Amino acid sequence: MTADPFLADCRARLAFDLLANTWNAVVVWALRDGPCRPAGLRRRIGGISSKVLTETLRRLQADGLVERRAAEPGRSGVEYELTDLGRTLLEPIGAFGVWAFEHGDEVAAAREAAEREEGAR
Amino acid sequence: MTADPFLADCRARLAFDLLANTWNAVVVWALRDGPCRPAGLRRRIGGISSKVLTETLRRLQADGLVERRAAEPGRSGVEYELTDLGRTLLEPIGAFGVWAFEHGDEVAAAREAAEREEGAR
DNA sequence: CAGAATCCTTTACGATACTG
DNA sequence: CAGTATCGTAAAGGATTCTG
Repeated sequence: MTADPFLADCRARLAFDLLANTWNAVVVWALRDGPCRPAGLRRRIGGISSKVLTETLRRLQADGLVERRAAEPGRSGVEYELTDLGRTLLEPIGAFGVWAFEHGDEVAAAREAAEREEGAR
Repeated sequence: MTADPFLADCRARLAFDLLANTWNAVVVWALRDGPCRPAGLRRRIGGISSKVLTETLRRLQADGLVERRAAEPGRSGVEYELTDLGRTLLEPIGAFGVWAFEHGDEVAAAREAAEREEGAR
């Protein structure tokens, strides 16, 4: 048995790394309906601080997934929007959403059972 | 604009949190072909220490995605295998794999461009 | 070979306060 | 309102060593 060719491909690891933090996927998903301002994003997402939102958006910008620009003419502030590349991520992320609805409860149940067992030890 | 109903669903966040670390998705993927022993997993994955692999497997076990048992009769050691629940994750994870092949280069290019710009600053 | 025990470094995340 | 600056904590990851 040798190294997995798929996992050896650095692009695959890159994709996994994109999701390997708490907020990237969440923020991309929160932008799926179109441009949004930071305050709006924070309301949508819930539980994310201004600082962490900014950091996440910078990361996504650097990866070419999100664009920052001045808000629509006549409105103050800025807007963030998914790039074309960023929008291609919506499909796989959505697949996880579907998975969550179908199997999230099972994971939660397993986790609680494991914790009970842990507590009984 | 109010909180996103999808993101407010704790199951959705749970799904994202499952992937919110470096190794969970990688290890699940490495187990897609069937039972495997830790040493085999380490070879397949590459770059993961024994300690981190064990931690990851424990996490996945607690979430009901992976099962641990003695290796096949006649062989020493232990084996890990995806549970039925764990196997349901292969589809969405695979979707990311496809995405990586199609768009990984674009992300890498964007990242490099951003770093060059960063360096020029 | 499986994996637990240590030790260490880094960073992600969170809370808060502050600036233009 | 957007974003930065600080500070603090917790956790993840890595390297190494040791044991059954």
